[in-house]
Amino acid sequence: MKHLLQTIKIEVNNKTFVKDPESSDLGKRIVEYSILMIHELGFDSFTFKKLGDKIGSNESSIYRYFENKHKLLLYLTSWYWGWLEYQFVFATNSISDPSEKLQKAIEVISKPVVLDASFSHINEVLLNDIIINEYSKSYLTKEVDNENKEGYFEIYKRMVMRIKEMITEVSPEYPFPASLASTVLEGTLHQYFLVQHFPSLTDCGDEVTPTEYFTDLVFKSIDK
Amino acid sequence: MKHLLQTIKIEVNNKTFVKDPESSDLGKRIVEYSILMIHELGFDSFTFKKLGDKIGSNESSIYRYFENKHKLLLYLTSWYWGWLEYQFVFATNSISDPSEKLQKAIEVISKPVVLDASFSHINEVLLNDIIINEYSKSYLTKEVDNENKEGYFEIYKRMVMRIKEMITEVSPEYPFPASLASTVLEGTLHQYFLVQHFPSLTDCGDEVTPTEYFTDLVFKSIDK
DNA sequence: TAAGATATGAAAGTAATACTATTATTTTTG
DNA sequence: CAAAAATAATAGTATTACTTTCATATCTTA
Repeated sequence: MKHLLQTIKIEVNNKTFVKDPESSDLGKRIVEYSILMIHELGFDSFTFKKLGDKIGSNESSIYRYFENKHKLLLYLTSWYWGWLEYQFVFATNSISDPSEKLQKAIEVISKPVVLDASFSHINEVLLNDIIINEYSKSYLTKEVDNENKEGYFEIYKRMVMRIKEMITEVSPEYPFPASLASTVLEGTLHQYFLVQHFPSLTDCGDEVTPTEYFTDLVFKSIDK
Repeated sequence: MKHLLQTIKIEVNNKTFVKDPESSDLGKRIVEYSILMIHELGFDSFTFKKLGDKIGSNESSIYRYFENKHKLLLYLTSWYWGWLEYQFVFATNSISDPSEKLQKAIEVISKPVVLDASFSHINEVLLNDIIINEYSKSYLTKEVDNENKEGYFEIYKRMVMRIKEMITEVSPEYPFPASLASTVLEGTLHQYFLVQHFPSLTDCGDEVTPTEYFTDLVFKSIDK
């Protein structure tokens, strides 16, 4: 996707980092290689020590950017949702017909991610794969309520609310717009996960796309 | 729920344990208190050391039953799905009308769990809460494909297949029965999670139940 | 009922993790 | 060029996730 503006910065809650990784070369390398390494090793086996070795930097230097790997995950996931939200708003903003708008929204959310050259240190395709495989771990914790209060999940929540509003726009009487919106966002990740690891549990794959499935699901649910 | 048979044993893949915890008193205490402790501390902070201290037993003795805490989680989740499958089959088996049968199935899956006196060492209500908050962690791992091959997720997959078949029974032309079935099973857990931690992202709560939402979702999707 | 087998407990040890602290060195900037 | 800031090197701590060894208790059955 090409951006109209030369420089866009995805705004991430600054409590996720100690020092903004976008502010230095080392910071960007930390982000860049953490994506590669989490993708390769999985979040559980990923450590700051290993990352330090990989980028030829010291463990303690990484701690100057992120308190711990959980916060780094919150940073990466927030960045991802912020990036997706940008595409979402950009793609739907100018559409006036509510149904068409909602259709477009579902498309943006559920279509496969492609590389965005605007952010050279971030591989969005790998990051998307991390979201599919690790996102739940960012909120399935005992600290979720506190972290929610501190705003770590704002962008994700805003995305759900945007979809919810679009649903209500199309069908004001539909009684479950929030649940349906959250089902689409979370369900998309889950369907992609199933394609990768449990293909018998999904119809999505070579012939059917998540976009088709969720478009059908949403419009059948809200059309009377 | 009352069982017709005096003694039912939920069959769990025996690779999840080194020694069947149902076979001894210590084994049952391990299962009983692991549920209490995982519920209390969360899976991430739960350790065999802490469990050993709690039940006045030695860490090394717990290792004689479960290789590690991941395997214990696989045991508990398999047990849960086996237990739910039992209720599922029991409740739907005698219904001949496909729509009514599917309706009942959605109900069993999505209604709140109540204590089952048949298994005195297992608190199903707390276990259900563990499933809501921790189940994803059992498969969001780098080992998922191997563990899938070894059958650790059989019961869960069978549940999805059963729902899928019921959907197809009602509506043979519906093109996404597997995706819809997996959405209901996974989505139910997610909606309950949202009720607990992100109430603004769901319509479920005091007035609306997950059962109502998913019943509406499924039947609108498959009715032409 | 004694002898052997099995289950459990106690204690110690290991490698890795997730940090923190201190000090040294390099880089940036005014 | 000096001071400040950033980064690196090193060492240290508490905890985790085990493994090993050996002791003791209990159960089994000949």
